[in-house]
Amino acid sequence: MKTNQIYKLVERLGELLKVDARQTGAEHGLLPVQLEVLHYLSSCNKYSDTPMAVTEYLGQTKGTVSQTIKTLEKKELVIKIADDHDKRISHIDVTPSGHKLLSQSIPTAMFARTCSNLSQPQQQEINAALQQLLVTFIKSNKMKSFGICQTCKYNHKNEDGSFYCNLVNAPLTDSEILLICREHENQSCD
Amino acid sequence: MKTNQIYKLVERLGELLKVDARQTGAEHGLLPVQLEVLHYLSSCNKYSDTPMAVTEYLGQTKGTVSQTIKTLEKKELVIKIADDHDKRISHIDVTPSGHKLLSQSIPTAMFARTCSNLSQPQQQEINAALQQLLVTFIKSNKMKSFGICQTCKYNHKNEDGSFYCNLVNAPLTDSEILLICREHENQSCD
DNA sequence: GGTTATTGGTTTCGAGTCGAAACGAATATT
DNA sequence: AATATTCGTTTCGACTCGAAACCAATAACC
Repeated sequence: MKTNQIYKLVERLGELLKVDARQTGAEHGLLPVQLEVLHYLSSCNKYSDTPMAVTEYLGQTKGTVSQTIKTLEKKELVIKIADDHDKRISHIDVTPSGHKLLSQSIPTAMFARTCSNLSQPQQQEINAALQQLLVTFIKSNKMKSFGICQTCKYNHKNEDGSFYCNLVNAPLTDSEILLICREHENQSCD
Repeated sequence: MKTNQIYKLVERLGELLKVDARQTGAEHGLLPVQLEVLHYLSSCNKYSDTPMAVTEYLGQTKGTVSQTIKTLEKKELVIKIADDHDKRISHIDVTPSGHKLLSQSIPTAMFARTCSNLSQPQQQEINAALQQLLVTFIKSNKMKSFGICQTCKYNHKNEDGSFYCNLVNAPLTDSEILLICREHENQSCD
């Protein structure tokens, strides 16, 4: 059993990534968590851009998330928009300056350097291994997967090549199926 | 290039591990960072159990680390011992109750569950991939590796099977070569 | 040998995270 | 129409974190 070895590796990798994120975020006056939230918001769909969704994603309390978003709003990296149908809900859009900041920050400099020193097959292997670990982690602990629609069991491919979500009963565009959804469930869920 | 994909995977894995660590630590009244420091201290050698070493390991400032250690000390999970030769330096030993807490906490419940759902070859693959990513990350960014003596270029195996460190000029026991050292440098460093 | 760095560590300060809990408003349920 | 639930904010206290000032011990230098 390699449990302990793998644990240590993931732990250490997480620590180094945090150091990296701290450094990267500091250049724009952001803390690691704020950068993560911004990153999430930039890559999720319209059902998943609410404070509650962020709360589930980060595993924090809604009070904490509320404050994080407030500071992102103050920096004008993000803007809150009230929902049309449910007045309790607000959607959080990333502003152009938010997108600009992200494009300069992610992937981080250290991480980009790392990948540039890995061959294509090596990247392939690492990608597959991480994917497997992540999916197993989520399944084993019955957590929400927060994957993209493309890999979701509710997503259906029509004969004409277009996509349709059987959960919200609405069509999905080619770009939408690459966004993160809070209702995502893996296809191969047995 | 899988840079972005791999980045997202590591980022997400790190987040989930933090959620896990928060939950695990909370059972003993510890925060994630405090648990990490305790874990590090329990697996490093006598040259690496000082506040400064922890500072380098976590990439935080010495002031922050000083406080974290102070709270661990207050909980009697750790004890500070003055160095014999240099009165500025203090060594931090994990107490029996600290070791007990760790054995109950690491690897975390979620992580153990995850690994139990992975076959032996799968674990092997994941272990190798993570190892490669970590080593490349450290090399690419010229960071301290914090590896164990067994894999260090200063470690030398004598003919009788015993070990010797060429940096501090002292023999190493079989159990010592499995501890983390702040002066560690990978053998294959070209 | 005595002055001047340098190093290990602590303390203080201010900004911000974080969970817990109380709260308000909108929507669901009954 | 009354009650419960949900989304979100606010407030509080404990804690992280970096920056900077500070102290004591050691090292470097002349």
